[in-house]
Amino acid sequence: MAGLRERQKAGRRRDILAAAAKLFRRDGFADTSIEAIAGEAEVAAGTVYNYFESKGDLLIALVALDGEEVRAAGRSIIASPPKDPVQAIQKLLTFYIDHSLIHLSKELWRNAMANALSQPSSKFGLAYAELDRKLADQAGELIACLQARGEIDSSLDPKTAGDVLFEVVNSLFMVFVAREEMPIALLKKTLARQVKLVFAGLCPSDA
Amino acid sequence: MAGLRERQKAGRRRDILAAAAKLFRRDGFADTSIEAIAGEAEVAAGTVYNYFESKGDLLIALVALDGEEVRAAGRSIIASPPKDPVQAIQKLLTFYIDHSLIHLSKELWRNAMANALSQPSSKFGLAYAELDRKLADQAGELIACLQARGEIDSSLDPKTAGDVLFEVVNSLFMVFVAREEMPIALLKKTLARQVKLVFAGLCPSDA
DNA sequence: CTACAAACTTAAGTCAATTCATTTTCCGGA
DNA sequence: TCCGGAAAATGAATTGACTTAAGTTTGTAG
Repeated sequence: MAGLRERQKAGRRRDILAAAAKLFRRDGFADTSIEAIAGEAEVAAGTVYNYFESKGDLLIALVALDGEEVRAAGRSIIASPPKDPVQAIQKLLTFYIDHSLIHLSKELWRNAMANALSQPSSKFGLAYAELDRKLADQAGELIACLQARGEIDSSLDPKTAGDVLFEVVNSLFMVFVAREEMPIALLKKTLARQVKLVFAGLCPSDA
Repeated sequence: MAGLRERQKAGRRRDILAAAAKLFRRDGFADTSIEAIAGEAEVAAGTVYNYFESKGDLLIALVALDGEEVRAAGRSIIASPPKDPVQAIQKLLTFYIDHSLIHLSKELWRNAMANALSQPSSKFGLAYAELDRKLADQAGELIACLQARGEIDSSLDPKTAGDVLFEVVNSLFMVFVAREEMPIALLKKTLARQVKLVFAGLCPSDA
C-alpha cells in the first residue's frame, strides 16, 4: 500500500533536490550552504544527510538527472544520423555540448566533476562514472551504425572508437568549463578540428 | 646580498612543502590537516597561508614539481624517438604514465585534479592547466618530428594531433586514478588500443 | 646607534560541512 | 485503542579549513 512513510520519504528527497537545484543555480555551489538548502526544503540540516552523503553528492545527483536527459535525446540522433559520417559524429557530440549549459552553469559543472573525481567510490561518484560510460557507449553505437552503412572501416572496434571520441569531447568540455571566458563557439570549432583528425588518422595517406 | 629574509623565506617554503609531501604521502590528503603540516614544518598554521593559498594549492605545487620532472625527461624521448611512429608515440605516453605513480598515489592525483578543476583561476589552478598544456605541446613536438621523417601525414596540424593524443592519455589516466583496483597494465593496454585507432583513423581504408 | 616601516608570524577567532545523541513519528500487533 | 520498536528528523556539538588583528623581526635611513 506504499505506506505513508515511503511516500513521505520520496517526497522529501524530491523536495531537497529541488531546493538544492534552485539555490545552486541562483547562488552557485560555493555560496549555497546546507543550512540554506535545508531551510528551503523545510527540513533540518541533519535531515539532508539522511538522503545525500554530502553537498557534492547533491550536485552530482542533479548532473545525473541532466545526463539521463541528454542520453535519451541522443538516441534519436543515432536513429537517423546524417549521411556524411563526420557530420554524424559532430552532430552527436555537438548536441552533448549544447545541452550541457541548459540546466547547469560552468561553475556547477566544475564542482560536479571535482566531486566525482575526489570521491569516485561514493554512491554518486559511481553514478557519475557510469553516466560517462553510457555516453561513451552511445558514441560507440553511432560508430557501429556508420560501420553498418560502410561509412567507417568495419574492422575497427566501435567501442574503442566511441571511447576515443567521448574522451575528446569530454576533455575539451573540461577545458571549456575551467575557463569562464571561453565561448561555446570556440569549443565547437576545436572539437570539429579534432574529430576531423581522428577520422582521417595520423598515418600518411597513400597519395 | 640575498638578504637573510629572502633566504629564510625560501627555506620556510621548502620546509612547508616538504612537510606536506611527507604527510600527504603517509596519511593521504583528506587525513592530513593544515595543523599537522604546520607542526611538521615547525611553524604556525597561519604561516602556511603566507606561502600557499589553500591546502589544495599545496598539493598542486607537489604535482607541478612532478610535472616538470616528467617534462624534462620527455624531451630525451623526443630527441631520439623509435623508428616506428606508433611505438614512438606509445613510448612517450607510456612514459608519462609510468612516472605518475613514482611520487604521488592515486588518492593524491584525484585530489590534485579535483582541486585544479574546482579552482581553475587560482594561482596553482592555472599552474596545473599550464602543465597540461605543456605536456600536450610536447606530444605535438613528437608528431612534428615524425612528420619531418615522413612517418606521419605532413598535412596534419601537429598541435591538434598532440592535443588529441594528450587528451586520450589524460582521460584514461583519470579513469585509472578513479579506480583504486585498476592495474597500470590495463591502463597501458587500453592506451595502446586507442593510440592505434587514432593512428589508423576511422575512415574506410582503400582496400 | 636608533627609530621606523615593511614583511612575517602567531594564536585566537569565524564559518560551514558533517556527525551524533536525543526526540519524534510511524507502523504492526495485542 | 494502546504499546514497543524501528525508522527518520532534529539541532547542538564537533571538526578542520581558512581569516584576521596584534605582536615580532628584519632591513634601512638618518
